[in-house]
Amino acid sequence: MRSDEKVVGLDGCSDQCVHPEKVQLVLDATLPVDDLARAASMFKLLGDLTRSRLLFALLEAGELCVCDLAAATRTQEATVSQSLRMLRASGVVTGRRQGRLVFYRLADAHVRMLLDLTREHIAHDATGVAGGVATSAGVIR
Amino acid sequence: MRSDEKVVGLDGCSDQCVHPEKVQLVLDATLPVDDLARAASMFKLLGDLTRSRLLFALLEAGELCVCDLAAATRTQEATVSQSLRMLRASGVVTGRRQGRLVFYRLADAHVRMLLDLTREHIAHDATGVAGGVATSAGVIR
DNA sequence: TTCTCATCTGAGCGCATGATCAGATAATAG
DNA sequence: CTATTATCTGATCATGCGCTCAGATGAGAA
Repeated sequence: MRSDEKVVGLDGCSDQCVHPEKVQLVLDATLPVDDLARAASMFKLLGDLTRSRLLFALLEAGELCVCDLAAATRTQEATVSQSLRMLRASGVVTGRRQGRLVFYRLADAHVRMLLDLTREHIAHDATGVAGGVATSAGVIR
Repeated sequence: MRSDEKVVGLDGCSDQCVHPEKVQLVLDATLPVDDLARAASMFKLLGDLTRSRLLFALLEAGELCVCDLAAATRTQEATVSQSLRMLRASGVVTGRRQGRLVFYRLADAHVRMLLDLTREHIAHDATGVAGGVATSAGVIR
């Protein structure tokens, strides 16, 4: 058999692909772009150090007001408020006003699971996943 | 009167916060900033739509070469290669050269869990998905 | 009421980063 | 050998986005 048989022009695929059946499998099983975008934007929320520290703080303490969050994460209150604005807009956290204070808590079950999973992973596995991984992986050339 | 901003005395007890004991709890239980930064950068990798589509495609197909990934995600090959570079640099995927083709696959167990959890979450909307992962952390007190 | 405190919001600056292009590298075919 | 295919990489450009500042809003205290 020929080493590379390049079947071109699968019905949705204008590009050249080597394994059309696998490509078609992925194209069939792929989630709606809308859902993927939502998941990606949720990951993007967690991708900022300030926000993730706030979320981990909330995961730990359950509920905290803004000034406590600022103290617990060593961040300026304006920055905390700004970050909480985004998190609140995405429904990741909710705020509850009590007098002058506003208490925030995690509101998204999925995010809480992601945070929990990540914390477990960090706690149990000291060898970082994305740090100095020059072990034997990923090197091609 | 008092100084204008809250000076955070981190090592001891910051006295500008409303609930010092909770703040101290968080400060004690907080993961090393290095680990947090690594986790955040991993989430940031997943936070881009192009990269997350690539990763979900790999999650589905197991192993794909660059041109198949480009076809499966309808992305230019240069863009795919560029994204794979970052993913490979962080150890999220690994590449295996076979002739002229380079096959990529997921290489990080944590990321695979995150993707799987997210896919499950998206698939059947927001109910108890994974078992054993969710601990009792984050309980509102 | 007015003052103070906690928090929010809009605007601007500056850095980070993703997509694209063009050239380079690697491996096989002829 | 050269040519072609598959992929990688550096540079450039443009957008995005987080931090900070200054003022605004809301709630209680005097």
